[in-house]
Amino acid sequence: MNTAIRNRTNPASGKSLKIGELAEASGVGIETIRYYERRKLLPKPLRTASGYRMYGDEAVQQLAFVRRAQRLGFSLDEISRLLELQQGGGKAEVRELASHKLAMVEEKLRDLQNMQATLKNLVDQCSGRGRVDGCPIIHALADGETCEQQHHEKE
Amino acid sequence: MNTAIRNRTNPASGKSLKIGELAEASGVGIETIRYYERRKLLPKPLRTASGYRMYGDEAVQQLAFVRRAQRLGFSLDEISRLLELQQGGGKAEVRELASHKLAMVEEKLRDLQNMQATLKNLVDQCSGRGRVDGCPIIHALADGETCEQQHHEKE
DNA sequence: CTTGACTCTGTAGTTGACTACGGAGTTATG
DNA sequence: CATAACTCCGTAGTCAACTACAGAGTCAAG
Repeated sequence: MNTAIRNRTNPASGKSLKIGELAEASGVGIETIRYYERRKLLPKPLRTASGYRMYGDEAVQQLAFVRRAQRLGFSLDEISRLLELQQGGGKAEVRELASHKLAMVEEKLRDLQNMQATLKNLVDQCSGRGRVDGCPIIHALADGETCEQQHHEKE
Repeated sequence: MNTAIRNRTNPASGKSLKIGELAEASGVGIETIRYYERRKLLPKPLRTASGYRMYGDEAVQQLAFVRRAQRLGFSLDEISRLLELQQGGGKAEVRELASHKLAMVEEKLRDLQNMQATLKNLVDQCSGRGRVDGCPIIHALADGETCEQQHHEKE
């Protein structure tokens, strides 16, 4: 009920949300929000007289930023970095981070394409009827013929 | 050495390996081998009089099985199951496991393709020169325009 | 005024697949 | 025979990103 809101960081914000409302609005859990605060993914919010966190619109925005970055494959540490860069970095660093991530994603992609091809092959070869004897899937795993894949080192 | 090798499970095995040798030969760590034993991914090996594990060729084979299955994306639990099925299951169960895994892999693949497309896009759009202001990557994360992706639920 | 729902803090547990450690016994080498 | 290298066991720690819990205070509705 609007207890003592002197909004230092966001003087002209429309509504202010309690943690549960922010959680609801953003589709993340309450515990997750507090966790993000500890991890510096969200700024420390203002508090009511009784200590309840009060969030403004910028928190909703930042939380959305975090979730979007996450969907692109960034780790929470990388997201902290992106948030730092957002307020005073260079395009170079941002681009570097993103293109490194792109490279990682593409590597995983190749791995998965490999797996997919092999699995598809094996599944196609297996009738799915009868005892396991002569099962091409088990056979491939046991003797490693139909099962060879390229692998690469990481990082 | 060669202390008391009555090889009950593998009477006609060629050489017998100590854990470090098996590790060396298979390219996995010693601790990992003991861990796999606990997880039932390897059978309990025979022991020398002094309690050292002694492995035969079948252990090398089974360890290779595990690693191959892992490379196809199977979890250790699923691999236990595959090993069970290997000695007395039906092709149906094996095929089911594999095709379910295939489906999972394909789902992840779609996710990654999505990420890749978006990231590639953003990286391409960013000059990488100058201050962060107007950086299309940061902008996309903050405002979520160039950043929309399909997502699907899991399992 | 009393529920019940919400929030606070701090700490601990979860998952999966390892990896490390301590302290003791064993074996190979110079 | 001393020493280094190996092995044993059991337990605990690691990583990431949460998720849960206990015990206490706060707030809105009836």
